[in-house]
Amino acid sequence: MLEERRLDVLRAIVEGFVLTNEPVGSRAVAERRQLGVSPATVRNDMAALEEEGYIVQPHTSAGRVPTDKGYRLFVDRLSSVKPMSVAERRAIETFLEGAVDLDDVVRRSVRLLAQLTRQVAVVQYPSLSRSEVRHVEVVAMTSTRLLLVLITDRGRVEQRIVELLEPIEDADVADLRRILGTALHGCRLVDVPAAVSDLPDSSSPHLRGMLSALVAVVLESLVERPEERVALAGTANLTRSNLDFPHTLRPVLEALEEQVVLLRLIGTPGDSDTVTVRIGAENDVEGLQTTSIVSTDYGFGGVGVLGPTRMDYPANIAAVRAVARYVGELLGS
Amino acid sequence: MLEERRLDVLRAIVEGFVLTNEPVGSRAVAERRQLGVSPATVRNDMAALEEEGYIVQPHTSAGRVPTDKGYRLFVDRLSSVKPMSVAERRAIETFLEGAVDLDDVVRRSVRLLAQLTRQVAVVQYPSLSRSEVRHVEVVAMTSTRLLLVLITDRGRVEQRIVELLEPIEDADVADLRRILGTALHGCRLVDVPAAVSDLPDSSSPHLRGMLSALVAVVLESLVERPEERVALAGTANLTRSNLDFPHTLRPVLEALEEQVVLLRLIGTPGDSDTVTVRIGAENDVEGLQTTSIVSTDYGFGGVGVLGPTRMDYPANIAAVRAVARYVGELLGS
DNA sequence: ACTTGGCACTCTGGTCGATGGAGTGCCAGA
DNA sequence: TCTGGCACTCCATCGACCAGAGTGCCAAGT
Repeated sequence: MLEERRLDVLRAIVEGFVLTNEPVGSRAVAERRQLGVSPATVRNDMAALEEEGYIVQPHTSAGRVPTDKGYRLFVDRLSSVKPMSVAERRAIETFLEGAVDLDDVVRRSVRLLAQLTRQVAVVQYPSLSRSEVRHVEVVAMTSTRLLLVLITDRGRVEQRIVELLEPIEDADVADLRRILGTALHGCRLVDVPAAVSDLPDSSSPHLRGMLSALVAVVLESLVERPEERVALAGTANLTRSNLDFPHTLRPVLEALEEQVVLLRLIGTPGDSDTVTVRIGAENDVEGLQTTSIVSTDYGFGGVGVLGPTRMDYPANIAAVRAVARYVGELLGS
Repeated sequence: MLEERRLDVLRAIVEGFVLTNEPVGSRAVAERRQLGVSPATVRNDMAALEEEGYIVQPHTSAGRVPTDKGYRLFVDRLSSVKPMSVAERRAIETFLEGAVDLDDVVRRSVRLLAQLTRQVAVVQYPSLSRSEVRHVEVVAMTSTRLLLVLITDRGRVEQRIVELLEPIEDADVADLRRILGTALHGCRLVDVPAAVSDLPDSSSPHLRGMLSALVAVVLESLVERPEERVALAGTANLTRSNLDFPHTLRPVLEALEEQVVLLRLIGTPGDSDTVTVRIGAENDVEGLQTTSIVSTDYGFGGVGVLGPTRMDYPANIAAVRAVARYVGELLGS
């Protein structure tokens, strides 16, 4: 009963602050929600909420602002995901429909998500660990430099340059291509290391050196360096309200340039259908402690949006989930 | 004689303003350069320079600030390119040395350039029009969806998804691969359209439909849509001095997200060794009229930096040129 | 014909103080 | 347990004011 109303007050504060970007006072709360109580009553609740650390006042005699802890409670217990409008769903569909290839799907998704949420959007390029090798290509660029290309059944293409110690003949290139091709064709990427590790030993002596160089690169490119990349869009949204990032914009932009950081942010969830929300300081990344991240997994990588902690969580959660679902379908088929 | 000194005054104003980000007054000019004249004399010159539109004063009784026209004159006639230090050259070399593939070269270059200039850096992914087809691959992803991959001798890989109207057999996929392969192998990209245009007609009837779909995609991907992409780095540098972009940061970030816009900015020069400088309003792109762009061509695409018109042109020109040269060498070999 | 010192003028940016308003905390009463 | 009332605090705004920087112009010097 009384507990219930307190939460209502918190909800009103969060919603109000997200809307107006100004500390919200007791009167506003009392009027906004039809609680049927007076501002004075609300004030008592507010004092309690502040005591427990859910809200703070920027200065004495200002309204209240949610803390990270307050947002957390709001997200966990007080909000219901805003269903997307039919128009929005259609927009997503038609926007993603036109993609010409796999990378294009990703690029369109980020832009879409950024537009939808008016935040910064991040989408991971599909991770390739679950897919199979469809084709291996070895191309001589110069006599001592080979290009190794792996094509997977998901349409992903990986490429690496291999430097050789001594010049190579065209015929040998063809041999290498054949050997690697038969060894890897149809092989799942996770199984590749086992498939190639003893290739050099079982081949003709004069290819051995080059083959082991290639094998080393294959191993490195698939295992040690997963080469996970992300696409980014909507950074301009960070400047929407100068009040959110008075002088903290700098570190945020810096963090966004670190692919590795972004991967850690949206990469972890693992489970589709579960949307992860990281609020403010929950986020241990340097420079992103005034931001929140809403992310999930679309089956082959992460998707998410990043914005000020003062964001519309229900809407963003819905958008991220919807986009993830469509992208997952599109890539899974 | 007197003309000469006036230019000296302009030079001092530009250099001073770039350095301090504050309007520079007559005293500062007189002291900075050893002109051996008094502030009063400088004031006369300044009045003339203002009359001619090279400088303005933000408010009556403030110092002077260069106009776009002033910067233009400075760049054209008053500055000499700052040679890069040995340490910097070494840094460039070692930084680019470690690249593992072609895309990596590009990604490293942008970051390097952004760091070197402390501006926003843009590097175009190598354009493929001059290279030859090394290999064509056709992979069936589902029974009605094919992935077409073109590998060029420069190590560039292009991929496209092709939707078919009816299901296709594995054997037919192999046929398609063979047909396209023989037709395109060794073909220069510019000549590809001619090589493929009449393939469908000269092949067995039941492949015709699919083949023409593939051909259409090949043509589209190579001709109509050059798929020129760019890499971007250093956006955080835009926030370095909040004074440069008080409330204009927004449109700049927005413009930077438009690949097409960026391409137009750094793509045009065409000539290596010629560094193009676009200053402020010379730049017709919406939102970038308070920025300057220094760009050149590295042989297979554009390189450039973007920053406030108040930038260190000599240093940036040197950096862009140096990076372009190294990247050009690296990719040309 | 230039250059220079002097001088009056203008504009900005910062500081100070007063004021109004919003919002709170607390208390006493319903 | 809720409510109205009241005193209090703090912020934001405004006007006034002042110091400083820089200019434009003029008259004198070279």
